[in-house]
Amino acid sequence: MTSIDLLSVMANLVSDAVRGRLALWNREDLAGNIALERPSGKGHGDLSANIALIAAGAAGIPPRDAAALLVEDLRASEELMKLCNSVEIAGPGFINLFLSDGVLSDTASRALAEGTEFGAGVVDKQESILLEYVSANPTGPLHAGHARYAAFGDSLKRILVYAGHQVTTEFYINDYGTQMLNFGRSLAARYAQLCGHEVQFPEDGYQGEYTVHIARLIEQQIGDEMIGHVLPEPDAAAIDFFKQEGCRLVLQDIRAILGRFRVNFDNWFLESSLYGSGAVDEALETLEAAGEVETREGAKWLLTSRFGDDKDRVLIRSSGEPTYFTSDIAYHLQKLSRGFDRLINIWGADHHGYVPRMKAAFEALSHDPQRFEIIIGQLVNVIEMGERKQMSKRAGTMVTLQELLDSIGADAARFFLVERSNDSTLDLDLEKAKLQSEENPVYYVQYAHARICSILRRAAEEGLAAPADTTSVSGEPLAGQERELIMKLAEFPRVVRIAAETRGPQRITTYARELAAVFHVFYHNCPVIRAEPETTVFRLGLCRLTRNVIARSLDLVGVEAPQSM
RNA sequence: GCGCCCGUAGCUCAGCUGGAUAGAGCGUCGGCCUCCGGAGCCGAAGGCCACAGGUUCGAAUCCUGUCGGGCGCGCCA
Repeated sequence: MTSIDLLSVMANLVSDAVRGRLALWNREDLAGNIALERPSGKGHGDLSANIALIAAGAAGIPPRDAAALLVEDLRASEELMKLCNSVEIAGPGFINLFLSDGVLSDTASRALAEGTEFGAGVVDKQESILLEYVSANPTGPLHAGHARYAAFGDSLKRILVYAGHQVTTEFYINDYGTQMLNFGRSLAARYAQLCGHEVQFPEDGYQGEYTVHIARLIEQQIGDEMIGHVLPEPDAAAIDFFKQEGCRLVLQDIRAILGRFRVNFDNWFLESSLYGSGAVDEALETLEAAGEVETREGAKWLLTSRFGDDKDRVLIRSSGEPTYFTSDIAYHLQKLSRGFDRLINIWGADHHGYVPRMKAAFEALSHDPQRFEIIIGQLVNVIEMGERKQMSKRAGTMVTLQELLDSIGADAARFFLVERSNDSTLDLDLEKAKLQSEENPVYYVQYAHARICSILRRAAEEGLAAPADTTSVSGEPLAGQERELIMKLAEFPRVVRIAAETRGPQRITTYARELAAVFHVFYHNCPVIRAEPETTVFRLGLCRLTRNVIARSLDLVGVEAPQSM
């Protein structure tokens, strides 16, 4: 069942009414594509159509003349005119619709009847999607950069699911390769230090204080049992041991902290498992069979430049070791084999140069690169003492997700991070964030929700029941603030659809703020409990509906909707 | 040098599959609690939407170029 969507209903009626005229002008194609918008200024009605402006060229007449003809068609449509008080031409040729009170209260009534599912299932075509995000080296705690992608990815998942897609989320754990060996060496060095030995710290090692903490946990388990393997230089067994233990402890921590951030993954996928299962070798064979691999200078190259990449890329080093690229191809082949319609990856901007080669690999294997979508999230910088620093685990300069949660909490952190478009870089000053958290817009929205809950509680105490599935009409004309509120509520299905289509969770936060604002205005102008009995019932219905939509909006970005605060 | 992203109010940012007078929060100034939650509401000030061309009825939005900032350009991941 699809959700009641006033904007689509009206667009369809307009479309039917003008189709014949558009056909005369040889622009029947426009009929399927009528865009009704909320006009900006006052006095322009409730909905506005720009169809005359677009079609005027084809009609060979001035836009306002085209509008006049189209308005005749609209006025001839009984079905449409039942819902409109009037249809007018304004400005350069806009056609403005003034909706009747009846269609507005009816829309509210139907939306309310849908309960908490209003706006759900709005996509045209349902897809099964694998959404991979955060995906980090398990070499340290998650920082604010990961927090951004976590908040974005989890919100996107919620939105896509609500919009009607089937979504599986996955965290890819890069537990293989040189960075992990580096991590193992760093821990071995910390361990030796904890055991009272002076050792040289690896040159590119992980400097952060957290490595001491992890080494201490390991030391508490095993005492100085490993010290023989660590001095004077850690041997292979020691590096492997510390790598494994470190990975285990870090992942434990990552899972816990993501849980606190309300981010839960369906799957955790170990890169190392691709080696164990032979998937990496298979991927290489598949690429070779496709005839896209060449051996040069002792290494095997994938000829990605044939598919738009800047240059060819190494699959197998001259040492015989596969590169990260090869295992990543294996991973994505594995994803495809699980039968998803679409793969979506969220990557940090520092990996964007990697996009063309992965797309090229898809094409080399004759897979449609359209099915493989990569969303780039711009970076997060830490501001300390007015100085910008980049998040770096190796240098140890970072604000961790844990610090973020401890200082401002999950609600403010998620709202703060998701509000910004993923295309913009984000500066994070923790001290400022603490201050800002008190004025965080999330509270503005939550406050509206709590306020409505309070009204509904009060109404119940006074024996006034909010209607559960209908909004009865008082017979009085709707107040301006009621119309504004209903129109804003009616936008919700479209907002969900656009947020899903454009992969833009910030559409939801923006909408939630707008809705809260419209509600606050309604509240200050339209008494609910102290109104005439019939009006009270109607407004209680609007309150319930608004509460449902605010709660759902907040849920779509993983923020709680408190009953009181 | 080449590629990707960004440049909108004093600050932080929405809006960018083209629409009418460009929005919000914070900050500044001035109002509103005998009345359903003042974490709220109302009002004021504040903008050549980086710049220059182009596309068209119409451009913050699309195209080209310039300037400024971020990121990337490994047989690292």
